[in-house]
Amino acid sequence: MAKSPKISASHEPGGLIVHISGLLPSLSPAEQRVARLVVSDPAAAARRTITDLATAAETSEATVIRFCRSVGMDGYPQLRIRLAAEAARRIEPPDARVVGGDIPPGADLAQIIATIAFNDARAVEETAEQLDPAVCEQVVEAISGAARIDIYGAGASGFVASDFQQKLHRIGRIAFYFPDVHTALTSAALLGRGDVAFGISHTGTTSDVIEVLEQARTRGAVTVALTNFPRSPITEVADFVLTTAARETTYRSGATASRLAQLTVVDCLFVGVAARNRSRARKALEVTAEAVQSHRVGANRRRA
Amino acid sequence: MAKSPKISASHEPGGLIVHISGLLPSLSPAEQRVARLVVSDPAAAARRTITDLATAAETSEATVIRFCRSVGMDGYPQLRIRLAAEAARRIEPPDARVVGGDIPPGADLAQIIATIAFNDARAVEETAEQLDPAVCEQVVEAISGAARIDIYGAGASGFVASDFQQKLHRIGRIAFYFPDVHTALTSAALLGRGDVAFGISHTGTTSDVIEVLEQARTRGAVTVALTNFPRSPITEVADFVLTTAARETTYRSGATASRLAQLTVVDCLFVGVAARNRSRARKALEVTAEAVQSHRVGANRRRA
DNA sequence: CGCCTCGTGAAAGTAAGTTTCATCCGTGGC
DNA sequence: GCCACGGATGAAACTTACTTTCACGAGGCG
Repeated sequence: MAKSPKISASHEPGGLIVHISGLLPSLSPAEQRVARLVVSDPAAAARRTITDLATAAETSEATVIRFCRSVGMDGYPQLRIRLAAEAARRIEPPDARVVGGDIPPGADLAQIIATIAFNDARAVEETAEQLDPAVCEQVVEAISGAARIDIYGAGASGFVASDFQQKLHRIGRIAFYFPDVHTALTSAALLGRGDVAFGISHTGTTSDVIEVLEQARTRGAVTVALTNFPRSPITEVADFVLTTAARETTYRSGATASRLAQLTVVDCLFVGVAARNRSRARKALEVTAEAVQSHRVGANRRRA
Repeated sequence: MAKSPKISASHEPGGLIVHISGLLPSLSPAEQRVARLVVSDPAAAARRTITDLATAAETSEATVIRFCRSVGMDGYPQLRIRLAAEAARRIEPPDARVVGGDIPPGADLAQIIATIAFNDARAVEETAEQLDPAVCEQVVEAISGAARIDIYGAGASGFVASDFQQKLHRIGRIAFYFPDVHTALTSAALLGRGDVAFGISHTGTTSDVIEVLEQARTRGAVTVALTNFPRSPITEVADFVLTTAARETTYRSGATASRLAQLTVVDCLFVGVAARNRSRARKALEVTAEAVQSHRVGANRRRA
């Protein structure tokens, strides 16, 4: 058991634990006891103090330090940290977030949460991936230059429309949202060249929204559609089509995923528009933020 | 403002960093400096000694310790270890989408989209990770058993409130949302034991919502708060606290990320409630879906 | 204006980590 | 058989890191 100049690996890429168990035989008996403890439960070891670990290995602190040096660490604290990191990393895989699909009938809430979040996040990511920046750019330009922006959406998409309207309004763009079809139609009839009509419909089949867009288009306004289905009817009345990528899961959470995707798109457009005129947008935002300040209670503070 | 056996989160399984940035505003200035250092580079912080970190944050060791306690750790060593673990876990995506932070002034639309989507998706994921299923379960139970559910939210959170109301309504639960404070107060005054009051406020400081929840609570209703900040004032008037985990990016997209996070939580609750009574919920959903059918135009080829 | 509370860092105190050193034990030479 | 010798080990001294205590000062409230 001749021990060579102990400092073997100055760098142990494959993983600290592997590294340690690799040079386990080259360690002195007392150090081996320490090593075995460490290898068998890195996370637990990371939580222990040096005295603790020494006691558990039936040895002294000095030996633990020697062990640290033997495996290439500066000292115990460093080992601890590396162990913690290592442990965290290796818990990851067994986690197995298969969640992709549907929610099983017997699911408990934790599963439900995981599934929904996974789907929601995916919808957002995938939407971003398939969004065409060129089209966005044109839409941003149209909105930036518009004298007026009408935003349409029914039901769930109505929330998004309303959100968009509010966002644009806050940076000083003249935007409207109409919860009611008749009002919307009336408004669309008043649009003209240079205005923008923005219709949101997840399915792309909401007749109300389509009608209104159509009306707007005949009046010369630039029409934009935001839908999940690139070949749905609404795309036929739109100059620009933006799509979300919420895969149809079940009737249940699908709705929310698509909503999130829509909001993300809307946010991108919003930021794009705001970025076109930073100072003005910032100013407007500050002013509006101040406006609600008096409705906030101060002390966001409380300690145990 | 009596505070009672609140059930919120001393529970940060999902992400320590997220947890810390959540209670950032509830920290004292000096502690905030420490928090920011930690959040901005957990791995680096884990390597530092307490004195080091204190110096870097331009404060004393004592403050660092106080910070540790504030975020629920026993002391500095524990924080270090947790941080190391956390950092290790989040290096995971070697994908290197640096995007995490802010949007640079010169960014083109593609960058903007990537950044926003990334932040949005993260907000959703992290929210789900730190959500306490036990608390959700209790909230779901309260909602399921409630004679009536009042949902409050102002401004941006109002959309979420409204969305939630609509969702619950669609599965046959009696839920209300009030865009107007006075109406909300009136309604809250009519609540009683067995009812649920659900308040949404990103900052947790919206006085309107707080007031209404308080009113509801004195009437004996179960109060639930949904906020990004676990120690904000709204949590003091809530029996159950649910938190989102949108880290405050800039004023711009932060708003949407938090919206998405809220929607995700709401969706989880909704599915939880629906799951309690599958058949009835499904039936209700089908009926309501049919109801809007006539407003859809045919030919939409769903995806393959 | 005085009282109180709260945030703060200096300093004292304690615990953790590190080094030193004496001891032990086995080995091999004389 | 005795005596170096060297490596392994733990006790204790030592250093550094961490934690607690306390007093000061700023800001809020009566």
